[in-house]
Amino acid sequence: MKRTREEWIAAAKATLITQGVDAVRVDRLARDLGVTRGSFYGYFAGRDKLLSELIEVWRQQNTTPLHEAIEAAAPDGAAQVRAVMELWISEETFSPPFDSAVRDWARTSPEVAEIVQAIDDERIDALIDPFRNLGCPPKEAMIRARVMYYHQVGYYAMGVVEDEVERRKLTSTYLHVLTGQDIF
Amino acid sequence: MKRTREEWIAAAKATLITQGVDAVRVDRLARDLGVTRGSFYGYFAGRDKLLSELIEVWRQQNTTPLHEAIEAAAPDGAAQVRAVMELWISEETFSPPFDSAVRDWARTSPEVAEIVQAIDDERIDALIDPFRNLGCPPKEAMIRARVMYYHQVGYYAMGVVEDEVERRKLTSTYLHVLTGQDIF
DNA sequence: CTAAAAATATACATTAGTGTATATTTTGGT
DNA sequence: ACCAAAATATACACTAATGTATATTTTTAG
Repeated sequence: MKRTREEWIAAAKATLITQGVDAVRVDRLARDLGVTRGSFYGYFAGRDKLLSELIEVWRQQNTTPLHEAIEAAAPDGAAQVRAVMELWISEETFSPPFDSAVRDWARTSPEVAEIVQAIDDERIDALIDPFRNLGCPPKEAMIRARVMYYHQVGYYAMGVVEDEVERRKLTSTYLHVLTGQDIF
Repeated sequence: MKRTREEWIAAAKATLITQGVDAVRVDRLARDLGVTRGSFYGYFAGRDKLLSELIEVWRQQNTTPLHEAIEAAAPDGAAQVRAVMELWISEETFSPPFDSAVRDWARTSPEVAEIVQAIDDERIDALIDPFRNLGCPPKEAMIRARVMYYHQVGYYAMGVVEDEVERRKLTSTYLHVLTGQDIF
């Protein structure tokens, strides 16, 4: 009784984030955990099962925080937008690197792509509310939600190297551009 | 004298786009081209050489169009922004799927990452000019350039399925949001 | 139409990974 | 301290790749 399922999944998650799905291999994980492959098959039926658990973990960890942040600050649109930016910049409850690793994976796996797309749709939908609360007409609110979300996805897809301090310096200008308002 | 270097590279490019770098394998490409692997080594020293040529092809094909579009429409900021959107939506000279496939690849290859980052920096830099021409103060112009670029990257990273007609319907609202002006 | 050269095929040795079946350790409860 | 069960290790068979060396087939130039 040395390793746990959770340790295997954690190792898989770490590898997924730093090296992509194709590097998530049973033998390498075993080496990382200091055991032999044999042990793995006591926990999982095979590599595929591990991967489907991993996607499930992502779904659970990266789905709720955004919705919670938006709901908590309602109905103050400005506060909602600020809360979302804070969530993305701080990287505490929500993990953007995990998000973009899963997104990469989706490019070559239809099943994963379907899951990710559903989550993306939900998130964009949730992002419309803050802009409505700021007084944007429906179409504009939708576009602003998209611009804000795609922008964030792009930022991580690009692997920009910028520290939190640097990012915070720019927030007020970002908020101005993203909301089209001068209230910050 | 049946295949050419170009055919191997084209096959590699196609596979890269649809299935990612890890699917770009000598034996599969050979199968796709209807020859055996043996032939490959007459053209390339090995898989690695093929991959470095592929990244070079990307650099050449996907770098110039953006700069040209921006320069051609100068110094009319509005026309420049419109030209860039047109370039991205039409997908004629510039290939966003190729771009995002290379970006995925960059996530797991430091050499590729370095190249992509340099190109990204150049592109964002070039995008500042249109916003300056529209009268934005320097900091705002920079942020708008980033928002516009990250937004586009995110759009493709997400693999959004939307036809050209659909996208065009939204352009005027996009332009309004991205530029912060009502001139369209 | 033939001979050199260019392209392609074949055969071989090697590596990294998969999964299964069977030992051999560890470990926790009595 | 001992024994069952849980965890881990080992050994095996298999697959998909890589690259090299050597045939064999096609082209093409004279």
